[in-house]
Amino acid sequence: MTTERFDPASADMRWQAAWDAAGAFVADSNSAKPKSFVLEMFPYPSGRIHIGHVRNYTMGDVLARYKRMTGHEVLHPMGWDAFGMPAENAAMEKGVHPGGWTRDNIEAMKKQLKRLGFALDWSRELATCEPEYYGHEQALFLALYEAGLVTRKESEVNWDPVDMTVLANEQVIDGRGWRSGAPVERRKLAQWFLKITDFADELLEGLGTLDTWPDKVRLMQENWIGKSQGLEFSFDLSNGERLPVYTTRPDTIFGASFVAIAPDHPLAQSVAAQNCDAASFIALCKRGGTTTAEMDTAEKLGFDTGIGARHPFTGAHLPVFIANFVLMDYGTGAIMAVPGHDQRDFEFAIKYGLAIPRVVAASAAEADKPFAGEAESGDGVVVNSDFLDGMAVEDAKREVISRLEAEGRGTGKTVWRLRDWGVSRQRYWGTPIPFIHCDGCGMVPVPRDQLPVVLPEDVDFQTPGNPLDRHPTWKHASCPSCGGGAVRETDTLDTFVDSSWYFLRFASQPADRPFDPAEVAKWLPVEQYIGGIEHAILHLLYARFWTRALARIGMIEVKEPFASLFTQGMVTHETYSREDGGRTVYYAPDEISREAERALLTADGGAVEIGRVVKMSKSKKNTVDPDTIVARYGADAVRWFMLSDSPPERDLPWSEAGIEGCWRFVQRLWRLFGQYDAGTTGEDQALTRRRHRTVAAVAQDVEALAFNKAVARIYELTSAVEKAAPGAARSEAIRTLALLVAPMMPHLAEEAWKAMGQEGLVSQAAWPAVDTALLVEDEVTIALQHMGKLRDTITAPKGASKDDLEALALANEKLQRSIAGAQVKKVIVVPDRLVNVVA
RNA sequence: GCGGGUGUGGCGGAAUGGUAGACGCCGGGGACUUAAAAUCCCCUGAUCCUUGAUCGUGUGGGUUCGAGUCCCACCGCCCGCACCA
Repeated sequence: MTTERFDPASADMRWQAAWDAAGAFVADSNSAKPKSFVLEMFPYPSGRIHIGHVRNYTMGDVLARYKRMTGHEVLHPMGWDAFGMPAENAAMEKGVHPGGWTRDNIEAMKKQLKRLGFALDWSRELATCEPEYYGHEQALFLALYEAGLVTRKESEVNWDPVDMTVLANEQVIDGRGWRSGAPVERRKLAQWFLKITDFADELLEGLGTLDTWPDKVRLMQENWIGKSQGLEFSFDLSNGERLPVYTTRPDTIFGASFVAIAPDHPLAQSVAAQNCDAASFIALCKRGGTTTAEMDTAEKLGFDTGIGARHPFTGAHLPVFIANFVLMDYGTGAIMAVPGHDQRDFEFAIKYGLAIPRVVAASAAEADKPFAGEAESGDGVVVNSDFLDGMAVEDAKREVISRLEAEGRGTGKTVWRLRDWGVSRQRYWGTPIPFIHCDGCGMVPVPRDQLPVVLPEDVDFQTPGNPLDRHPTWKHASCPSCGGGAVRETDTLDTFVDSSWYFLRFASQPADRPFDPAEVAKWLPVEQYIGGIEHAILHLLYARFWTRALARIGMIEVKEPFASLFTQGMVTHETYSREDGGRTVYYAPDEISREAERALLTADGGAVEIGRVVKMSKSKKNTVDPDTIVARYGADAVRWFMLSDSPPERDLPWSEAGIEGCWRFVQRLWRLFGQYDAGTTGEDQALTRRRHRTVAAVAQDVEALAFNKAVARIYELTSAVEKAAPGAARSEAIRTLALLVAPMMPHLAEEAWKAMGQEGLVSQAAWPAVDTALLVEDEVTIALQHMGKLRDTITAPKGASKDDLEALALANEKLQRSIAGAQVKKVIVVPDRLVNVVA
């Protein structure tokens, strides 16, 4: 057998070709095996795979390969989330067409993925930017429209008044447009919405069935949906009108010291019509972007309308303010403000010198306790509140609601934080929304037989704004209803729509419809979905909604697309920088020679500062290029590194030393594989036990996606095998190691498998069987403690009785010395674990 | 600001309320070699009065025979906040 080094440069390509030739990873819909759909979030084709992708896809790949080895028919596909802004930016900056740029990127990235040896079914590849995909999306959109799940309404966008264009939140930097630098304004536009709010209850309920999703994701979605029970009631206003408000804290109604309305509330608008100060205040509120983070951190500002609101119980006169922190989208767009028990109201009251009454306290005795510089939103007992005094918060809520309901002045009401999903984008590179505006007939859907509405190729990116809107011919169409002249909708769909059903298209790709329901029924739900935590809310909620919407209109049966979810951490790297004239200049890892304590710039030999370990980004230059690394170490060492050390849900710090270590382990395993000898005999019971234990542990770890632990087990077995005497048990352990690492280091495993003279591809071999009888230990280590402190350890037969363990412990010399004549009060014995003497 | 995470040796991390630091990296010492690379072996939390003991899991409290793990308060960092994907 060869003693040469494992050479990934030749082996990787050879085995990738062998898998292709065997069609090893093509999913067979007609298979009788149990199915397993393993999916990683598909990438945006930015041009290069980054190391975060490598980590994501390596995890999915290990699981997919493992599932295949354990007898599953695996669907493990790959596609491209190919619409989006970067393609338009490239078009503006480099004068290339978004389509050409995107397709080139896809080709380059596909090559990179192949180079890593992922067990993907490339026959099902899709790209969302092709009419073969987005045409079906248009059909689905129309189906939702027919079901009444699509609406149009006004909503605010970030408007750049200089470039005369809509900006994405990301394009608003410190309240200014990223190109023009002009202060951004909020502007209302008629837009398309999907009625996700119709599914709020269902989406919330459904979380309960997703018990293998991370709790944190379910909690985030629950809070995002934000179901709250509250009270809607109306204030009588001094101008004779009534103002409905919504509150989730009716128990604090006696603490209301003012009323606040959103700047775009109808009442605010009517005040502004007669008062130019009010109008200019509202205009001031329109400044800045649309994000809630921005709204929440902005200074609280208000305008006193001069109108008074009559408190429903006390009759007190409360001033009505227009306030920038009140949202028109939530509740009624008007609130009763209780500064003592809401932080936003508190800040506002301080600024405008309004009363801050206390109506909730820890106890009745603290009814007049002053506030410590902030609102108290916690639980307690109601005080200073007439008939509510002494009640618990929850009881007081019910009491206020029932009183106002009895008087016919208000109603208990459930309100959701979740808003309808605005899917309109005023951009070119997206799925055209299949509608036509006709002056006579209104908004008319494009007939199915005219789909897809294809994006025009001849577009101009030299002017800001939507190229579809100023295209000379594309938007002119005849009305499908009356045949008269009409214009196409020039908004395109949010790219989150594209990613809300791609997993259905992976199940089957008929040309004449979005998917084959029978194939969807066969493959869905996805057994394991893997992606970044940054998608915890939006993408995952939208995909859940879209799936449920299609189920409601009878197109599919499945309601939850992802049976199990895993959110992996980022890949990070330390940064290298120098201060240069007050500016920080960053250097890339390959410009640096790294020593134990310091880092030097290769170009001039001078020292650079080693900065914090942060997410890899172009701006900090702390990226590593997968191609370079794979070329140097081979795919397997890189894959192994991606799985080692860090728990997959946490960040993984990239390091040269780490990848070097993985490279050494690849070679170490290769040497060990070379020692396989099918002909030897001789037993080694301890090694055999260890082998079975490792197989069981690795299987358990891989199924739990605890790859770092699986890796540690493999290291342990490797060391044990190296130390073991030659014999049949050792050879069998070596053969087993090849199977254990096959999902992780498939090229090395194939090469070894062949060298050992085994049949077929290791990728298609069966996972080694475990003899559970060999998993049980007959001896265990018992910790001996005195007052919880370790004094000695002893070995005892597994399952020894409590009395036996206690006797063994009390006879132990070290423990006796520690107790040293003190009175033994109690002895705690945990069988197979420890004995703790309390003395 | 709001919501959700996270914090353990020089580093990444392991540990059903029960022996803290498995496994890997770095570092130190040794073997092999003309030499280097590669490889192999040993050591490697801190402190001290070093056959042993004390301290030690972001900080401060608490519950428990026993806390990295449970509870309360705080601090740092990370993710999301609806037009980045």
